[in-house]
Amino acid sequence: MWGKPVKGVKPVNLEGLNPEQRSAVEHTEGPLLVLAGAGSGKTRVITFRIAHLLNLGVRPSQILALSFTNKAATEMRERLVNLVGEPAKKCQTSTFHALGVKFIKEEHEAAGLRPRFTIFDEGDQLEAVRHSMMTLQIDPKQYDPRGFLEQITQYKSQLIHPASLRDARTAAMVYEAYLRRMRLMNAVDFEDLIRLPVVLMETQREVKLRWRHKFKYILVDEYQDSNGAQLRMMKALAEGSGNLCVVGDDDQSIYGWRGAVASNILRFDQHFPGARTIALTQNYRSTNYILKAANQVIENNPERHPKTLWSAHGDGHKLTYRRLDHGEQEAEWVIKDLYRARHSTQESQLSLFSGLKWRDFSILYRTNAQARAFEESLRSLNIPYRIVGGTRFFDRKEVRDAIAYLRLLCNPSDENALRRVINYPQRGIGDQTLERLEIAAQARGTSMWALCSDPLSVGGLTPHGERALLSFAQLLLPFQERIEIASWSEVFLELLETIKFKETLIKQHKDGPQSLRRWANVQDIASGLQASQEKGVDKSLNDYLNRISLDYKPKDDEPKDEVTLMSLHSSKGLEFHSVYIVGVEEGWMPHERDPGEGSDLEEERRLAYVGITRAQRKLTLTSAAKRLTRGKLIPRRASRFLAEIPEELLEGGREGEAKPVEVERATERRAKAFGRMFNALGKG
DNA sequence: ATTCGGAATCTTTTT
DNA sequence: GATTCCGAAT
Repeated sequence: MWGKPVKGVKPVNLEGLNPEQRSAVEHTEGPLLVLAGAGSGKTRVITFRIAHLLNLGVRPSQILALSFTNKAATEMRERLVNLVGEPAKKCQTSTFHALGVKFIKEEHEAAGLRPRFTIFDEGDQLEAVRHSMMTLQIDPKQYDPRGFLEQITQYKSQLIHPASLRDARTAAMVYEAYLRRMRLMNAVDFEDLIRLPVVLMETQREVKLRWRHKFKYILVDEYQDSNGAQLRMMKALAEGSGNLCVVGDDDQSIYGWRGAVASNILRFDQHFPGARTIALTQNYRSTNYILKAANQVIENNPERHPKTLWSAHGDGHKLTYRRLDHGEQEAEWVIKDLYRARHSTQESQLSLFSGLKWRDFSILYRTNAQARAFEESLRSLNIPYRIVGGTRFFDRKEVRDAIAYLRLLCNPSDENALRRVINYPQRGIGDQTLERLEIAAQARGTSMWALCSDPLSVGGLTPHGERALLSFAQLLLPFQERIEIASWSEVFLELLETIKFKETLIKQHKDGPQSLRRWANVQDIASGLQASQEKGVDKSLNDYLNRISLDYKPKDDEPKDEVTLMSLHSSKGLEFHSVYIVGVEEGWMPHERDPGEGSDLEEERRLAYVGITRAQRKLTLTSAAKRLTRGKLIPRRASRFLAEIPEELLEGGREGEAKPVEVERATERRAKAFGRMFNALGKG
């Protein structure tokens, strides 16, 4: 039944796995659900399972491992290569969205798209919604475009078509107009990356036949984060073999707001009949005080698959809760505590905290804006740190502007890009000219870009406008021809030079250092382009643009010794020796969008659970009694989740008046140990 | 058409 | 507190 191991694959030893992990690895045929509690060796199971399959002779190209974030996909691939060697690189390890891009690229004809399509991010989507509302004469002040976009996103991620919307007539109209506009611009959004593959596989026979047998074994990580469309994508892809293995934890489902549906994991055996379920509850990450706190908190959620994490690591340190008077003091206290913990460990090898590096510490918060205060405190103590997430590199204005030029060169139908650059730097093309241009383009069924080279036919333009449009077209046309055949970065820099991009940047920001910083960002794009082309990562400029819309890291930096700051959401899947969860206050945990307006309490609790379970040895929670919000001093109450942690797990109790005791303890221990050593030496 | 200054709004979390 | 938006002046 099985062939020989794939050539070059190292044999794997399954002895080190616990019985549950092992049976998950050895279950190869038919649907399998692995309910993997936090820290239970989830990634280990996935990588060992793939390694096992390769050892059974399954060809790497027939294995598909899907995850939701690039970070997770990369880590999976690295660990796999570590485990079995080079052949593992031929396995498809990818995010859902990256697979979607690949699919749509290969099936662009069936999807009704031209090959060089553009991926729209949220900002572009919002533009498209605004424009759709405009054509429908819906006042954006009366109806918030963001509201429509939110709805459209939900519909798309559950594969609901506008035609089937009976109530919500206005939303359906905007949705329809939005779809038309996206098509016109040869653009897709994030949801389309999942939706289109599903629609194509479900409606077009040839497409289905092409993809159904491509992958014999499919594995999905963080399954609890999947939405309706993703479920149907998995169904369609696994239809041929039926070998779908999903790994997830319903207690860590924190993306409901993005359309993730808990029923995917709770009703897996209904979606995939005959499925086997294996639960992993032994935690290899944390000590038991931390796990008890996590268990107690999550216990308050009524709808869950009941399970209790346990660990063989002993009780460990109690949790510390500290309530500070003011938000600024919170930041200061946390950083000082962190500093002490790090340095007390340097001096003594006897402490529980021996040999800690900066990278062993992490500060987690609910909203990215909270990072700032901690950043300042870290800077003042010269502690190296790294902020994950937040404002993304490719969201910066100057970067978007520069990228928009590239987008327009690749996809002339990308009207968002056109509008962004046509008058930046200023060329005297204002709203009037633009409006005429649009009307003419609509009437003739052509793109605004195409008409720029023939402004006479637009009609109703001022001579000045006509000249401006023509010179804009003449400016870009030569670059459009050259960019695919020459060096991307060279052509790009030359283009920026021609349009005096840098000068414009400097003129806008009188303050020198900031405009230089911005220009450096733009130069980073150039080096990114060059690196991509040299290494052959992307076959075309459009591939590069599509890739960076999904994976926004400007460059992959080697791991440094830095404290990590990030949102609770981005912390999922990670672990740190010592974790600080800050701002543990009502309004943030649980988060309230508008005061008084409730939030999804259970999801918020799961988020707290995710945060708690990141800690391996030490967990510290902090809150402030008042803090400066939007320039006003606001009183704050401690989070209700804090009350769900039993008092005996908290060092010094719930009042939070505890001193940072571990420092004193370490000192005491050290003194005693030295005393013993001294005595022993004296006697000997 | 562009520029400048005051006002409004923002902040959830991410591919 | 900071960014973006909007309207009036040039």
